[in-house]
Amino acid sequence: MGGGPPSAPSPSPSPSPPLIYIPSSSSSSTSSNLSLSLSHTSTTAAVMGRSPCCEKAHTNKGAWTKEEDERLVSYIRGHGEGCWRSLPKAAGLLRCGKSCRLRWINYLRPDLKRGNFTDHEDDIIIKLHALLGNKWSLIAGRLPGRTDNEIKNYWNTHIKRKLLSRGLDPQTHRPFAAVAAVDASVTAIKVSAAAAESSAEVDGQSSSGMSTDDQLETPPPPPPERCPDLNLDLSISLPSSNSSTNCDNHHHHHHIKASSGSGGGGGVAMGGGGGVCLCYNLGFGRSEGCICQIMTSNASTNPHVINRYYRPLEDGQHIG
DNA sequence: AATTCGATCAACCGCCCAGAA
DNA sequence: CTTCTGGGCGGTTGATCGAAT
Repeated sequence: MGGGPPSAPSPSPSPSPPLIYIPSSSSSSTSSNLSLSLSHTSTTAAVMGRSPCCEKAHTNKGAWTKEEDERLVSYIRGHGEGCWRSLPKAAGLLRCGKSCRLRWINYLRPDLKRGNFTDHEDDIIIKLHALLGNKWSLIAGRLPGRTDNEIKNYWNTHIKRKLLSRGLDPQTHRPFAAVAAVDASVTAIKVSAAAAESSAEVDGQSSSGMSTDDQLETPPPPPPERCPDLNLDLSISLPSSNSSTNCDNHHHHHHIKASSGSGGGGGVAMGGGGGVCLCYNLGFGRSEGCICQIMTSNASTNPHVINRYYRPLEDGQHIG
């Protein structure tokens, strides 16, 4: 990138909140002579050096113009979300469908909350991240009006530093001292294991069964911070559940599928089929009754329900 | 006043998954 | 079962802005 002219047709260069304009609901944009700006075409992608995902030629890139926003909002108001690939053409937009989706979800959706994150939201994000890792869409599902992109940016710009200033590793949510101690012990173990292995080779013996790592009594890393006071119902509210969409909602059933390697760990329970029930980590006690296993048996008939608190194991992942 | 630098965030990309054919 | 297609996600980039020098 870099070479592109600063041609972002920002509707207002004011430093005020990024949401500079929201087309009024009455603007059904009937003007038929909208000339969409092509001035910023291929500024970013050309330099990013990657091939575009969809219809490459004659599509706008870069910042959205007010006219484009109005067209998109107007079209979605009339036809609903979804079918993004065909939407640009139908709406008269020279944009990739993905771009339209992103623009709508992250910026134009009427139910978006704008403004600074509250301390409570901070708290939720941190705790959910400890549990789920970089599953921004999942985290966003717990914060009405916030988008995954927004949370992701907020994490990278604010919360990371916040945790660092507290001496916590943003990925593991553990104190750096503890992380360093674990790393040091792991290193020491590997060194001694290698030494043991080489001596075993000299003796013509091979260790049986357990790996050397298993044989050595590795101090297990401390369990990730659990939040006994936090009862996070991870049912994922459909982002636009209040605004009905035509072919969109069915996708969210797979959001809880695999957490990144960071967070999770202690306090999980096995469900059927080699997955992990998240109920415990989410603060559900026994009295509340984990029904994941029951649901597992019904997964084929109701996949939306089963995936509320249940995620399958990743390859090579074990229940610790 | 001009320049530099860090922070912020909108937008893009490739990859992945689910469902359909 | 395989292939194709559409949609969504997480990671990354770069333009922009404000503060500092």
